[in-house]
Amino acid sequence: MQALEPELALRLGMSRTPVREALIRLEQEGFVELTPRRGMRVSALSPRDIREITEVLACLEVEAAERLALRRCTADELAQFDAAIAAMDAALEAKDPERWNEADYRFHTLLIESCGNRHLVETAKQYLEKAHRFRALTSVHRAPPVYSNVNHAAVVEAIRRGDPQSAVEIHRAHKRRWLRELDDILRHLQSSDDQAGPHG
Amino acid sequence: MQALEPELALRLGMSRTPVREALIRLEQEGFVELTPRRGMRVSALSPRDIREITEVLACLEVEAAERLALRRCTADELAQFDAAIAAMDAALEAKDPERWNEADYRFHTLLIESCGNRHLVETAKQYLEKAHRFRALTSVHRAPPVYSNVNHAAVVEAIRRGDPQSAVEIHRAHKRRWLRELDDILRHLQSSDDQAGPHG
DNA sequence: GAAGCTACCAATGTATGCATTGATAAGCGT
DNA sequence: ACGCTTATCAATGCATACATTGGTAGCTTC
Repeated sequence: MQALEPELALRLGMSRTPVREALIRLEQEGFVELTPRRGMRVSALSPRDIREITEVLACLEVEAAERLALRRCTADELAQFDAAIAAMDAALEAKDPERWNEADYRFHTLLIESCGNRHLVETAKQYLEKAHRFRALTSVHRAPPVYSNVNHAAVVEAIRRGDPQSAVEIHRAHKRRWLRELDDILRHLQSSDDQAGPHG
Repeated sequence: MQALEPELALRLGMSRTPVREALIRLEQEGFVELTPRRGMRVSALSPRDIREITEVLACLEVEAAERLALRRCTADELAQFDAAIAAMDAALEAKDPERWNEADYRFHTLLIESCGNRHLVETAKQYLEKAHRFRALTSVHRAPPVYSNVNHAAVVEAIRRGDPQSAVEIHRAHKRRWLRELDDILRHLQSSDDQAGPHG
């Protein structure tokens, strides 16, 4: 999927200038790649990219969880976490991966956004956004994510009782397991559509 | 320090368009703030920003250190680390904070860049860049950073013998200590120039 | 004298035009 | 026929021009 500046401007019914500015922003955020005379394309996420993004996000989320547990969050926040987890449970029961993904996304957004470090929030949200782009891809190849649900619940439990140590440990272990699973999935995808190239 | 688009374009001897594009990039990277009709200013780093940036950077660097220790880096890389630390030691001996900062920056850049996760590299380098903007500020108020040197050396040692556990522990402990010290410095700065506002 | 309204103006956002550049392809030489 | 050279042309980067918007200052009124 390739596109050129003038072409895109035409399609959007605006001049090149605002298109160009938008593309600069998108490039900075890592969503498109601009190659001077070869046009632009939405960044293809190679298996390596997926791995790397997941890793960074994991690291930031663990930090967020720790900070959350340290600062004893409000009852309202905790209720929101509980709600997200309940939604995940329901979706799992109903075997509805669509809804599960949505609830999972909400959970992670909550975790990130309530950590209190605005810079961490901004960065982590960008990574979450990117991670979300291949969630759908992986969810198909994935066993029902029962572990995710119980782990998320356990993390919230640790946060609730203000136990950063446990929050970090649980979330980190969970992410490690997920990374291993991800590697399996990626290997699988890679061998099944070898010359198909990276996934955008 | 305020500036307007046309003014800046005039000063740089170019038209508004490229200036504008550059500003968009800088805004995305968080180096300037654009407020529609009030002009632009280089982002003021409040004490809170400094704290937050340091925290995120710490978290990313710990991850980098772990990955480095896991992957057994080359002799050449290790030599570069050693060189940077030697430079830090020399600068400390010579009581030359300028050179110490430079060597410290080199060390952290090395640590980040050789971690093997390109996304982590990009993100961490942006934070390091920002952190560097207030290094000079803090170094004046800071005791001679002997701990930094021995800690950095210890981290490299752990990396050399492929011991991720220790690398993480050491770096994390060091960062924790540094964050405490930073808080003291920030409190001090805040009380000493109260109405001066944030530091850009 | 102060508060609200209006008119003006400058900065922004967008559009268009021009120069440069490099990619493609046609022509030439071997 | 294959490779190299060169010419063309379109995309990019920059400059300029225009429309819109919001801020400010001056005026009016209470």
